[in-house]
Amino acid sequence: MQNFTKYLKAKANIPEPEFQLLIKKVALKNIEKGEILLRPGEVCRHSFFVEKGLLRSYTVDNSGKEHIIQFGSENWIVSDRSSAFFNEPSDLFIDAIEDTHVVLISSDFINEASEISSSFRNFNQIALQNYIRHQQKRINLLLSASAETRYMNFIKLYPDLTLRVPQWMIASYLGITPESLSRVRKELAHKNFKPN
Amino acid sequence: MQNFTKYLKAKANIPEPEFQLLIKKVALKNIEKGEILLRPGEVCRHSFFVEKGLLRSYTVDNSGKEHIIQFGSENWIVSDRSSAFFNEPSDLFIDAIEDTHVVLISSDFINEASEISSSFRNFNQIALQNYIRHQQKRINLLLSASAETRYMNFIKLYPDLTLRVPQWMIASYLGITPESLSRVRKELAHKNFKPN
DNA sequence: TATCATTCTTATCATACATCAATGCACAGG
DNA sequence: CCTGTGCATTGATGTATGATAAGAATGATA
Repeated sequence: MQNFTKYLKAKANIPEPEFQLLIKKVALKNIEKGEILLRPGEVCRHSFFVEKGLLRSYTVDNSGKEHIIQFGSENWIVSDRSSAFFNEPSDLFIDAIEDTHVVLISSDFINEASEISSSFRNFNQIALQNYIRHQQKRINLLLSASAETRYMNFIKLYPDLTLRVPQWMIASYLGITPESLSRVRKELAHKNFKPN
Repeated sequence: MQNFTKYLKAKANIPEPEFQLLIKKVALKNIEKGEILLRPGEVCRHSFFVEKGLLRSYTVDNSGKEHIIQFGSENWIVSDRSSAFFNEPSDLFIDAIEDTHVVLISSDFINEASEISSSFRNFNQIALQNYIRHQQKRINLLLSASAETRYMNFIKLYPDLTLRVPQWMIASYLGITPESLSRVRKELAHKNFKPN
């Protein structure tokens, strides 16, 4: 709960009494590694703020392959925003890569906080815009960049995740196979040892 | 201007007097085919509502290749949302595929409308969430689907654009070369003539 | 320590897509 | 009417990445 309150206080300037009321609306939950929090077909009723641990969201295509949409470690929110906002069935899985401690944020919480505090509204707005910017960059990379470039970009962006997440999941996030990622890494290692 | 006012009235329920004040804040502009509305490095000062015509936004990578981010025909808004919102330099081009008639929407307009009308705030919120959902789908397709699947998806989603936009631009939107798209189309034609 | 599962690597071959080059159109402007 | 320009198609060839299968390496559990 600590991280969440700190996070919320830093981002949205909500008067203390209202804050205390609001904070009662969220719940805590401990998730075991591998536990599934959301399945395709379900409506995403909560966003998950990660206090400690690591979550991921992903799709599974017809041939059974997983495609990772998002990782979320400490102080990140993992959710199917569209499903939660529009109250429509998700097509994502969300599960835990590590044992994880999350704060459950309901749509109610967001709505009430928005009513109470224009500062929260503002924060929420910024969060959405940030997310859009992030997605934009990812689309552009997928359109324009090679596997190698995308991997280097990933490392730069998420150095911590690069260590905590198994390689095959990084491959899935990048849109390539684990074998390909292995090759890319080999290449990069060579390049670094003999820079021309 | 007609489409825009109709659009705005349909989406956001703004009282008539305020509406008349607001509407004075937007400007009209005629764009010739090929004219550039935004360049990388510039801050995106306006969102462009397309009254009539067709715009596109795209990036150009190091090797000079274009990658189309978005098309916008009648009643669509084309913009670099991140650049406009955060007041930071864009890395997109926006230009006109056809002679186009646009409404210029400034950030001021959006801010004022948000202050005046909670209905407008709500509409804006929905628009953002729609955009996120759309981007999500695109990312998922780029991660998981073949060129053929992505093309079929494009046709289904934008049947009108499929006719108005040159093929090489569709290819660029899909993340493949024009040659590849041509081959995909040939394949599809065969399949349709001889369904097994 | 021995055992077992999971992950990562390596090797081979297969395939989707890119690249390069040539040709055929259509259409616009002289 | 010719000619240039842009776009779509086609073929030949190349390359990055996928598929499959088999080891290594790592790490958990007994």
